[in-house]
Amino acid sequence: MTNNSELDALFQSLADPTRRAILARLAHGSASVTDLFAPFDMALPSFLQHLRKLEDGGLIETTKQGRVRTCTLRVGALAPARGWMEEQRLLWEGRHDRLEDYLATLLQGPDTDG
Amino acid sequence: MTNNSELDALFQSLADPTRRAILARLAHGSASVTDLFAPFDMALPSFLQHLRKLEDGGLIETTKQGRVRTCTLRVGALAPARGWMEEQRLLWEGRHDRLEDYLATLLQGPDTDG
DNA sequence: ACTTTAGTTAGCAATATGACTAACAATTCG
DNA sequence: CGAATTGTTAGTCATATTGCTAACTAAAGT
Repeated sequence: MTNNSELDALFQSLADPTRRAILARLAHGSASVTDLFAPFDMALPSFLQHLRKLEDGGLIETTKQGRVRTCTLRVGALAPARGWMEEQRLLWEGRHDRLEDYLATLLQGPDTDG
Repeated sequence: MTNNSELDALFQSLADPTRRAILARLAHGSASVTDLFAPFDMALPSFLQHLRKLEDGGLIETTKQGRVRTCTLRVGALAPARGWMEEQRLLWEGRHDRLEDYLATLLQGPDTDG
């Protein structure tokens, strides 16, 4: 079976606007927790949970120096998710002709009114 | 912030192995609920919840004819997720200039490509 | 009509998620 | 030292997720 729990964690990490925003911001460069946190309207511990989730999912790395923890993107982390999506895209688009064929058969059914 | 709840739902839909497997299977062609359900080791109502989630998230379409409900992929549904990931990849790799170019090709849709 | 097939609905339970406050380090600055 | 800064941990709460069973509807088959 394709029981790829890495993809579970990856997509789960991306399924939250706070975490996507963190990633987008980190794309412009590493940043401390406080800097990252600044634009968000939530309590710091809540924010830290998101950071931890990103770290657990391998999307970011963090290192602490003194009191400051610096967060950095792991550049290759999205690759498996992108790979899955690309795989699907190729399959989906490969069957596009059949889809149109199927939709044509649907029109012949009795459910023509909504 | 970019509070894009469409991406929330999309990534959430993909964050489950059952749902990814359904999508992968549907990529090979439309199928009835019973056919789709066959390889899974769970109760049918549990499975139906996944199907409903995929439908609510716009990833599949279903139509019922007689007692049989047929499920079909919505081919363009993954595009926003793919777009976000590609956007991030370009940012992460520091190629901000190519972003606009890529986004332009997205707008043309996959079926305009030869 | 009765049965089988195909799917649906309702309701329950365990766990995960995402938020909060309060209290606690640990480091740095005056 | 004492105080501010930076982050962490613990504990709580509401809701969402994901699974189940049992009972049900609707269409076909015999």
